[in-house]
Amino acid sequence: MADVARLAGVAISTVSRALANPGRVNAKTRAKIDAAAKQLGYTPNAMARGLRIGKSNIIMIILPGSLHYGASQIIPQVLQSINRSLIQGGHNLMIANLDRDEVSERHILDLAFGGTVRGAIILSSKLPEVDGRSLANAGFPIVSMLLDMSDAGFPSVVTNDREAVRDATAELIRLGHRRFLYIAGPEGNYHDVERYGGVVEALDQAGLTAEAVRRSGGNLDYQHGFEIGVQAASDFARLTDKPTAVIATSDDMAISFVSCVQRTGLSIPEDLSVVSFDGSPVCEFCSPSLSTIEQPVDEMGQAAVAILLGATGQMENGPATRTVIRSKLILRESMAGPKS
Amino acid sequence: MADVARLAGVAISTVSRALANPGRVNAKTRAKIDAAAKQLGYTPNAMARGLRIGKSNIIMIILPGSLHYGASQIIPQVLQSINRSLIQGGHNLMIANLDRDEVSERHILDLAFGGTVRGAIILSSKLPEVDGRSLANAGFPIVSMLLDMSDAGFPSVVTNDREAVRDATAELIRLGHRRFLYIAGPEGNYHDVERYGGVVEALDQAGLTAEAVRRSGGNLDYQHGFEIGVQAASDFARLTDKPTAVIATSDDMAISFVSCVQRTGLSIPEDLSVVSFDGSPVCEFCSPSLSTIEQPVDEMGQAAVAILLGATGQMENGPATRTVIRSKLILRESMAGPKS
DNA sequence: CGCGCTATAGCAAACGATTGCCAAAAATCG
DNA sequence: CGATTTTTGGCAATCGTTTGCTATAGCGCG
Repeated sequence: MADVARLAGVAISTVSRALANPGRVNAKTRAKIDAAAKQLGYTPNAMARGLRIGKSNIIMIILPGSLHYGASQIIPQVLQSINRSLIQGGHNLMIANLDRDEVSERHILDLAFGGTVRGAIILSSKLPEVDGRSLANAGFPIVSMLLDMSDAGFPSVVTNDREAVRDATAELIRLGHRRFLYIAGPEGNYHDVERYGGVVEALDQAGLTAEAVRRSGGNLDYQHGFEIGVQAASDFARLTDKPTAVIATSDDMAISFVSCVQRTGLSIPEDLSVVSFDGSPVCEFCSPSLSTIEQPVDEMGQAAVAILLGATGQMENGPATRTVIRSKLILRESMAGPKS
Repeated sequence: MADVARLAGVAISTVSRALANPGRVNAKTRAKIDAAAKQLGYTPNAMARGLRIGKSNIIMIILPGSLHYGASQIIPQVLQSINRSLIQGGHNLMIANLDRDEVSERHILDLAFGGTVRGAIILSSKLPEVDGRSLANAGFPIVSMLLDMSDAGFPSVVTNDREAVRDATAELIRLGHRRFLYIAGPEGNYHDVERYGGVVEALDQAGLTAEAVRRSGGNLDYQHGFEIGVQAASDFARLTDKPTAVIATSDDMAISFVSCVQRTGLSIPEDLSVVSFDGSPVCEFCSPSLSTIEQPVDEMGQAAVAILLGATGQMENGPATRTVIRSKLILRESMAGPKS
């Protein structure tokens, strides 16, 4: 920076002001300084600035568990959308995995308390807490995405899981279905609770009871969607009084489920209608093409970033906001009326 | 840190030594210091340390173009594997997108020259270069993954694209196929060149000429795999003297291609065999299940990280290494002998 | 010409660690 | 117990910025 100042014939403090706070310096000198910086190939040191200012421009996204094999289809879209929004404001995205071990928790806490990151977007309901250090109550800006954690005090950006599934189920009922199979995510998980709730609500409204729906799954994480679908298919094979429609909580589940039941000779949608959640692009190219509930991932990412950057610091007062962005049911071949 | 020193009853310099260089301090005092740090919930400031040391512990991955909708299936696995490897050594992963605009190039250069990141893993053949600042010749540690850029001086971790496709094609020939359709990635792209080269080599070895293979695609990026497959299907419909086997350069292409041709009444593998590249988990659950060439993403990620961290600084001398990790052909239903 | 304003210079103190130095203290050993 | 080695203490410089302060320079304006 001293070199730039010398070359531009101005003082160091002026260079600093020109770069950090362009408003407070005359346009002409600013031009001189920019030219000098460019000529010297100067880039301000981010760590020195961060140290002085007391904040970084890095946001981390905390992903639950490992994204391993068969990761939930929407994660890449989530990353993409968040990253794009962040970059517009000159911020950067760092990835953090929250596994169920102390090492990863400690790692995340270090990132937060060590000042490396300025805030976090969380996709996990559990927050790291080790040795008395806790992310939750550190005044550290956090926004929850996909999961509604507004009750826990975190601004949340979610989609209308319950409603969307309710509508999809209602559509199945309208088509004439009366017996359902629900393929569940992990027991107690927010999405699972909401989505199953949606199913039951739709049944209610149609004068049916929860008896009309059987459950499969519940023991595995969303990351194992394909396995869950396979299990569900074998559960299905054992059912008497077979359901005529299936509601899966992720596209992966639906895809492997469909694949398995087709092998047993059933055809979709003639014997069985299927609808699932996520809106993965691949659903369009399955046979039959799969109806799915498309999550507005882009908008959610944008909203989460906007809230996080806007809210830096001013949390704590008043209840946390909850931003809901509606999902959209995409109707495809996998849904039709029951045979008889 | 001063507080920790006071509480532990030692000097600040001792605390620093205990935390940064545990070897040079007695086990007993170290325990005292750790206890004090824990009690106070102390986390060393990463930016201050980074500033003083002159390096950060952040590695960035530079992704080509946007990962947008229908992203190449393996990117999440790549991120996951790299992140896992990094974390073991106390490093962190930052995501950088290299779009074809100056803004994103400048952004990446700022990250590198501003000292925010310590090195980069690139998945893109083009490197940012703006205003005379260039990533390529900055002594900045870079490792290329998926693309072989060892000729350009970057250590590269790749799979044996050419060989793997050659073997897959040879297998198709062995099954009796003599006319092929090749669904291409973007013209001139490393993967496309290699993979197509593999096809031609296999033909050669079987005494066939390149006449035996038609090409489709070539105008779109891998991100648009589904579209490419759709196009390829319509190209296929127009072909006379139809190929009996299809080699696609990504799973996405194969999936949408299969979906489209099935709708025209063809059945796979009876009328047409299909094999593709990537090894996406979803291939197992397509109907028919798709043969695919599985990339060893995990091993490649680990290797890339190891090289990057090991090689910090010591580039430049000698030719860049090229690490090849073999892909594996997974045989599934989509490959069979031709009908007649 | 003097007044008020804005823009810049120059100085110095931070930000929170690391590290070299030397001396003092403690531990180890024969 | 004396000699030697290992550990600490205390000090101060340093990393590259930002920012508050005062003083000066320049400019427009009545």
